Amino acid sequence: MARAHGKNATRRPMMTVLTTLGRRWSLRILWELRDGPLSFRALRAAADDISPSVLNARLAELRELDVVTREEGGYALTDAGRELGAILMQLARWAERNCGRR
Amino acid sequence: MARAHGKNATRRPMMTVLTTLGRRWSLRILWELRDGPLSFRALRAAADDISPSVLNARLAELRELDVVTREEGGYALTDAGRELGAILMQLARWAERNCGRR
DNA sequence: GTCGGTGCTACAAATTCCGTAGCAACCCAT
DNA sequence: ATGGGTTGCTACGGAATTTGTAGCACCGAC
Repeated sequence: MARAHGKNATRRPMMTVLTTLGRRWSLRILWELRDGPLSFRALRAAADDISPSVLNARLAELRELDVVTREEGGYALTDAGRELGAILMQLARWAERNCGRR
Repeated sequence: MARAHGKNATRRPMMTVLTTLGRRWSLRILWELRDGPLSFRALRAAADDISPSVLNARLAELRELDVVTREEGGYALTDAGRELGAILMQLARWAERNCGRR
């Protein structure tokens, strides 16, 4: 990906996060891990059978960001990852509120 | 995009949201609108000079989701969009906390 | 008129993603 | 120790998306 996000990357942390979480499947993967660890294959199944190559790439990025770890029992959220999960939970509530009646 | 998100998308607000917000640049675009309306070109400039075709596509999706409107002065967040912005704000704080020291 | 701004489209090239197949390693039972 | 069942993960060709650049049509000011 080479150039990250140009000049705006100077105010770095948010840009980094938006870049990696902004990639396809990243949010979904975090979301599917909300209830505990999942094996590679289970995660794949949960996330609409994403292709393994992409899943592996995303997991690498999320581990790089330190929100996911690989432990016994599969892939799981780190402490930071669980905080992120809480934010996603709010997103879910927002979704219910705004897209529910449609 | 054709198949959206298979079985999980059927009756799931969160899946809809994760699908459209999960696309490249969606989050970033919302983020850049946090301080008020921006014109198409200003938005483009703010978001690392994203290509106009993609920006236009994302704006269409975000308007479809009803988080962005086009009004006098450019593109702006709707009420729902501002709620989403608040969630992004928490993400930003999370980013500062976790990626700041790195 | 022309100059500068706007929103936006066209389109080829580059990148990314998908889908399938399949491998190596591990267990557990036979 | 052989077979069958997992597991995580890679390879790779084709499909889809994104990028970059160019440029159009429109508007108001001069």
